[in-house]
Amino acid sequence: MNLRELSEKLGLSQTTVSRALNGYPEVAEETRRRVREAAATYNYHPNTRARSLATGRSMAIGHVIPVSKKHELVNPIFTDFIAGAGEAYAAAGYDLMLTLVDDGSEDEVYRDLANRRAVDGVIVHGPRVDDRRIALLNELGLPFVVHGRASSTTRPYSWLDVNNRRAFFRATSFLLDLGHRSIGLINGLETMDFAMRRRDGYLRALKERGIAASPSLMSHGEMTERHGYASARSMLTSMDCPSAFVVSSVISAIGVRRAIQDIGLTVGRDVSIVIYDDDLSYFRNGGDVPVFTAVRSSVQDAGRQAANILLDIIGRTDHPPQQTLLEAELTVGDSTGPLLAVPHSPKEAKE
Amino acid sequence: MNLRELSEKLGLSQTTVSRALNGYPEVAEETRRRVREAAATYNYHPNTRARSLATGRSMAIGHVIPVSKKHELVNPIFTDFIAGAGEAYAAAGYDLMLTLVDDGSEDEVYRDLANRRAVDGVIVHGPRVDDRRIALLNELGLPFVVHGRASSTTRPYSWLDVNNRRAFFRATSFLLDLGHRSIGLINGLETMDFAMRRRDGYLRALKERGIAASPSLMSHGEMTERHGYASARSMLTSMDCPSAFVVSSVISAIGVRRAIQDIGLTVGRDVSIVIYDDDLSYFRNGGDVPVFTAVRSSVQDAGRQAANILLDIIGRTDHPPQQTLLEAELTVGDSTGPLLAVPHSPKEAKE
DNA sequence: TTGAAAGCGGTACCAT
DNA sequence: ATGGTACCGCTTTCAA
Repeated sequence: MNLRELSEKLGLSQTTVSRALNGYPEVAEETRRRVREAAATYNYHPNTRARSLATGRSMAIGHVIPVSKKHELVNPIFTDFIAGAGEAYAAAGYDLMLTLVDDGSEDEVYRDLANRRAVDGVIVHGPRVDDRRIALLNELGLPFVVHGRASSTTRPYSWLDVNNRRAFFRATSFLLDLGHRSIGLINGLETMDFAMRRRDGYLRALKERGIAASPSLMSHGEMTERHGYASARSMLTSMDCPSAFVVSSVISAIGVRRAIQDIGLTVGRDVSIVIYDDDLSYFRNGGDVPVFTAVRSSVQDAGRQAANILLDIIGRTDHPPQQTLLEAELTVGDSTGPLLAVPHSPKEAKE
Repeated sequence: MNLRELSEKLGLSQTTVSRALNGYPEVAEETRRRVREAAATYNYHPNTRARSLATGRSMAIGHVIPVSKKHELVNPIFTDFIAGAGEAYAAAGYDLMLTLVDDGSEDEVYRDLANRRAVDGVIVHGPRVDDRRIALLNELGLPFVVHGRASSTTRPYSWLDVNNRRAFFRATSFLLDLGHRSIGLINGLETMDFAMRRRDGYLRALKERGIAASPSLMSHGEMTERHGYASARSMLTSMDCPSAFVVSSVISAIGVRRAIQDIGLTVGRDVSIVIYDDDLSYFRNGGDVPVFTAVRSSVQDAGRQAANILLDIIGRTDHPPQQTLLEAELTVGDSTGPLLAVPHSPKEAKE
């Protein structure tokens, strides 16, 4: 059933039927009622393609996820973010178009999306410190919102990010408050913007207390269990053996815990851990990971917010860039207690 | 730049330009060369919407992911599956349209997708034992491939599934071979088709050895750390305390390990664990989870396969249902050794 | 080998 | 308040 057929059934013009269905005010209420009824009866649904060809808007938003073949797999955090965003799109009548692309050939994908008029806007995921995509999208004139930030970019653009620097500053300060003086940082890939900010926060906290940062106590890599294990083990067996760790992601933290145990130490007695993760929900454990964690309320929520910002930008004629900074919360998990203990032998006395 | 503009630049008709670009044989080679060149120069890309309106094919595939709000979050396995599928679509010039939907209102989404002609086909994720979606899609005439199976369906349909029954039969048999007689099953949600099959495999292995299954040794629920912990703990403190576990998903297994440790037992000495998971990659640990695992090569690969089956079905005029059963592999992780030990005190003597 | 023109299924301007 | 009609950008007969 298409518009023409429906209008013929009703003895009305396509114009009137279209107006009635799309809520135009000039249609008589009685007519609108009849049209709506008939549309329901005949199960009429406007063809998205035809509509978007006529309006010039594609009614779809693109999400481009970078997947680095060389490294490990897709970051599960995207899933929840997209779930939240998808909800916002559905509510606004937009479709969500997903593209997974190799780290290298991202430009092409954005260009293609823009050229084909396949989407009305995009969400940029996983920005690197030095990310060309933002300049490209500006050049292409394709509305976008970045999930995260790209520090190198000078012109203002829209983004939504968690305050990584502050979260790691607080996490590190927390351990310093407990008397720790040698704190290892297990971080994400150095090229990622968020990892850079996290390290900044860690370094600032150390500096504030006049503690020199040791390069051997900072590790960057994919946030995997393996990386957590290898990094922690190497630090624990090095000379400036840390009494505590600040860890990016619960997954890495599992490796860290394993390393600590392997060495014969006990988490919470000999070594303390503070984990930061954007969200624990993808870990599907309902929040009772037995460690101290800094979590933002929900990545799904962030996705929803980012989507609404983008829809807002698309809707307006002028595109004022919108920046949203989400604060991380420092929360204690259910079985956290013992893990917060001071180390058995602090390297330095408290001041 | 659109087709009309390009054809004007070239002094040719839209028809010829279109034909040249789409590889029709009747175009002179010289003309085709000129057209291709001009298209590249002016960066011409056909508008997807217009093309699909004209052809009747939307050149997009839908993936509908069920997300149960009441329960926990999105299963990360979907991400990898979709990554693989996305690759196949990209190669074939198709877009991937993602819809996340509440467990309840799935019918509506499929109906909508079909009515709007938004996609040429769909992949069905997370089938339940008694799933209405397959009947619905048949009724709608929308081509589809199911990732998994729905046991209640009688008419043949296309699916791609891992041999869950066999994997659990083998995992359980493996423990039985080691002398275990009381084996706990930590499974997924009972409503899910895959969980039912896994239980079947477990039960069959027990039956084959003449061992009676105990309901208290079977637990069904969301595959979370919490569920693994709670189930294992309750079994370990019950009367028929198991000496081994067969666990669905690495995430649950983490909970199981924690429960074992909490009780003061040692994994690999007092209690053995065999984990099954479709893929360990989403756990991002490079395969060295320190447990015995049954893994299929790659969920990404499965996604790619399913996508190609669907594209094949869409391409043909007749739609012969295709069924693909992937065998699970039983693989030993890097640091697996000690975990395979027999229990310190088998409940029953070996026969 | 090339071109004119009629769709595809809507929207939106201009009349009435 | 309703209808006629010219697009939107591409594909695909049918003619030449």
